[in-house]
Amino acid sequence: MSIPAADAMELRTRDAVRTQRALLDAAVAEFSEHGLDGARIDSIAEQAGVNKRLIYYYFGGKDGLFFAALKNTYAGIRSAERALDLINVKPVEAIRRLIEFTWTYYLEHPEFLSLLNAENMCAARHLKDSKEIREVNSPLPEWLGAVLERGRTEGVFRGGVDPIQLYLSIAGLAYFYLSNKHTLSTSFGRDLMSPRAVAERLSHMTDVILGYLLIDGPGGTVDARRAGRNNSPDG
Amino acid sequence: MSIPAADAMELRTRDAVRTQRALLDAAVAEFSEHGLDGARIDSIAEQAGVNKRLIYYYFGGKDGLFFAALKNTYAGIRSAERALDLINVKPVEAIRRLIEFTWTYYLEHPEFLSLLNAENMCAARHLKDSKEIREVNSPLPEWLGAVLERGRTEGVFRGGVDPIQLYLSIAGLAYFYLSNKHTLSTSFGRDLMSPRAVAERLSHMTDVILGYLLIDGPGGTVDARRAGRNNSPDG
Amino acid sequence: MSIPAADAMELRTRDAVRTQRALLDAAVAEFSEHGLDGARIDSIAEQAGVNKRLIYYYFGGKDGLFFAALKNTYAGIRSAERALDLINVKPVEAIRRLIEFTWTYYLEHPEFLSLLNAENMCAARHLKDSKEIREVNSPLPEWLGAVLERGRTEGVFRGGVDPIQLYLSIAGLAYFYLSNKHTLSTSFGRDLMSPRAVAERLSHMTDVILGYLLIDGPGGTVDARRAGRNNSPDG
Amino acid sequence: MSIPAADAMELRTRDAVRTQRALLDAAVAEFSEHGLDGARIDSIAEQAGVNKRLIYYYFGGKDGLFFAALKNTYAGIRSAERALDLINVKPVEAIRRLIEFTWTYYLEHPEFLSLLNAENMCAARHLKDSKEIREVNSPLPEWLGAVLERGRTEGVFRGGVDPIQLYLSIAGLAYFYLSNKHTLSTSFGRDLMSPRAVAERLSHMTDVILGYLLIDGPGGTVDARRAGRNNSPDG
DNA sequence: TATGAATGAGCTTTCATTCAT
DNA sequence: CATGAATGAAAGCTCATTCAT
Repeated sequence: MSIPAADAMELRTRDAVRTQRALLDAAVAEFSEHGLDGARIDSIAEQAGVNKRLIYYYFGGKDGLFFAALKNTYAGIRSAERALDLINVKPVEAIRRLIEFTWTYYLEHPEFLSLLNAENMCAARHLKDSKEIREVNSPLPEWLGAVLERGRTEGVFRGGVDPIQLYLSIAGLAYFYLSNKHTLSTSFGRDLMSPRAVAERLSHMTDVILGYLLIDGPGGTVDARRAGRNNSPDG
Repeated sequence: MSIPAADAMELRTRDAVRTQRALLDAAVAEFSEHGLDGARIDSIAEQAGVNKRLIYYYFGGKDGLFFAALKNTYAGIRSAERALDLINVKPVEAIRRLIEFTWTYYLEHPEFLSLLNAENMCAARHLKDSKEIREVNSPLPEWLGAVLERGRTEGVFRGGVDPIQLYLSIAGLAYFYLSNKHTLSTSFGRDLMSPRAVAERLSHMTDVILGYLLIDGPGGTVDARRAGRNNSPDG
Repeated sequence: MSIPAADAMELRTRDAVRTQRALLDAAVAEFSEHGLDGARIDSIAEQAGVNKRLIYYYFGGKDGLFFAALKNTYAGIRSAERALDLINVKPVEAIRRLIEFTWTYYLEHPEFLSLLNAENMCAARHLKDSKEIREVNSPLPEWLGAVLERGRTEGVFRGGVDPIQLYLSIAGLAYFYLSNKHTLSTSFGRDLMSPRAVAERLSHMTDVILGYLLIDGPGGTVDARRAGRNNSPDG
Repeated sequence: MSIPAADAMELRTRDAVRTQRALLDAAVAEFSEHGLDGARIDSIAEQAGVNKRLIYYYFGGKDGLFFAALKNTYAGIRSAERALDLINVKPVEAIRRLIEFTWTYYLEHPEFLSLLNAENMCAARHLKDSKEIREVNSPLPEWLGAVLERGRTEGVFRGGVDPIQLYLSIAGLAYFYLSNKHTLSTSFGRDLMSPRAVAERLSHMTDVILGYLLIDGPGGTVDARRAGRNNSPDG
């Protein structure tokens, strides 16, 4: 009553924003853990600490909420990608950075993999309906193209490499390992997520991609490759 | 009356087997299309053309049916893997075969990817509970180890390559592309599943892996690599 | 709009309470008529005139509803018991009152017997899990102990009577007759629930218990007992 | 083939009898443990080690099987009752025997109490439909009448006692305690089925009934009663 | 006499969603 | 902006029973 209208509005607005934020966070967690069908509206509301009705008020329903969560997650990785600097470093370093970034981001954002997964499971119908998300594409393929081109010009990288294919390959080397960590760990009878295993995977991924790209191999000479040297942290 | 006992028995048996087979097939389709939570018991029964109750009679319930479907799918790929001959060919040819097999199998058995996915989404709880499945492991890592060793001995492959890591990498190069075909196709605005795109992917995968493994590059000389030659079908 | 907030709140509250009350009443009726397994969730909801879903909303499920019905029924008899006044009357009168109360309560609350029965059929698992119910014990054994002690002091009751045993006996004299009224009526070929039969039973029960307790018998002298006099209403 | 027809028939007959016996035993156990509604046809068949279909073949269905189990159980107690000798002993001894028999039989045949219970829960509909069972009534009320009459003639028992009422009372003293053992044990916080508690109950029951019947009390004199003597095993 | 396969009705429970305030 | 109450549809599952041999 004694609060000026503007402040009241602001407070209300802030609450509204906070409510949506809480719902979004809870949604990302729930959808990434259980998938689109497995997620429960009640769990999300409870986890967010808000009334279930607000999901309909703010997001229109389960699908709308999933869509918002997906958009949010895409925005997250796009933003992180844009913070990468692949242009002002040497091509080899740029590739190393890209691989490490991909690995680390996937590792620290399992919800990204899960939501991607969930979205593919429903044939990307949300993505298809949204010009909004599609337009905010990853800058990486383009940047990677420039890096490859420079590397080739400098005589360190092989030519004829499609940047999109390479981008998908780097992602794939990380994605398969992480997305299937449970079945793979069970099958191989060892923990693929131990710090050591995680570091080894990054090392292997780097070896594969650079081994493919570099003309003279990581050691600079073909002889070094012949000897079986590699650059994994623990040899 | 006029039917001999043996036939009668066989008929009865065949019916039960056929019923279970029909349920299993329908289950693989439904689970792979909708995931564990999204799959509907009624749809499976209807698709199989049998009474819903029989799912409980033969498989104990939804989870048991999923488990059976998973087991069945694993058995399928294991059987296909064992039919591969990686030992009686030259190392480079063996690697090519392995990559092509992986790509083709994944391509022709999308249900394998989907069920793997579904199983990981529930933290591999079925797999963890079943010594049965775990024991029928892929023979590929071991075979791959032998191939790598021979390639190294013959001086064509680099040393220091962990066969399991390489196995996961080959799988990853194929898996990511196929598992996320919907979002990727939408994002890139082109059909990743067109025959041409599919062939290009296999070519790229082969380039990456062989480029990494071969000491002298696919063309036999470092010079060839410098020139940007690759062996993709459409250059 | 014109309804004050307090009333609105009250109304809402009253509706929820009314709904739960209706469900509880229907549950008591259904469970007491058909037992735990025989009771139907649909019947209860229909009888209560509310949506079936609300049983899960308010009570968590069939078991939770049964538990609530049981608790409610226990609360009912405990409350009635506490309204008894056994202390401010003479011992003989106290015993008479207790017997009559037991008989009348059981007679008028067949659902109590039935639910007790149902609970015993599942080994009292609800009771065992609920400290809540167990703590609201009957005051009768204790009161009965005091009555017996006073009666003994006054020289009218025999000594050495365990109040709990006696309490169980009084209950048993009533319970068996009522709980098995259908089979007994059928076996004996007469209606055990006719007003006359009901009155005779109460009379007999009183005779037995007082005959056991009283030192000098109901008529005050042993001679009177010898003569076969008793105090049943219809002689 | 080589077995003579008669023997074959006998064998078959014996198997048929054995099958029915097994089903009946399993039915008694299942119905007494879970009630009519709670009992499962599959459990009974499995427990009996015979095919489920045979229940329909031999008993017509669940209800018919319950009916047979009930009949069987009734026959059991009737047979035991008829083995009692209440006539050739003194009245007091006859009453003691009757009480102890009732207590012991109920104790050792909980299935009798349970089936009685189950039958009452469905308003004795099986019993009502079966002249067969009704006609095999308990001989006890009649015998008890004779005992009471003799006791009265001999001057030890009071007169005016309805044998049926007394029969129901003796049963009730035992039944309530045993039928509600779970809730009562839980409520009182002690095991009502311990050997000591069981013995005490029988003692108390005997005290109550004889205390009621005997003119001069169990000790033979009113003075003894005044002193609080009773015949419980532990004073 | 005996059995494995099959069934339809109906059960408890869950779900995303809407109502009323 | 927020909420507790309420709902209908449909899910997974269970049951007594019947079929076919």
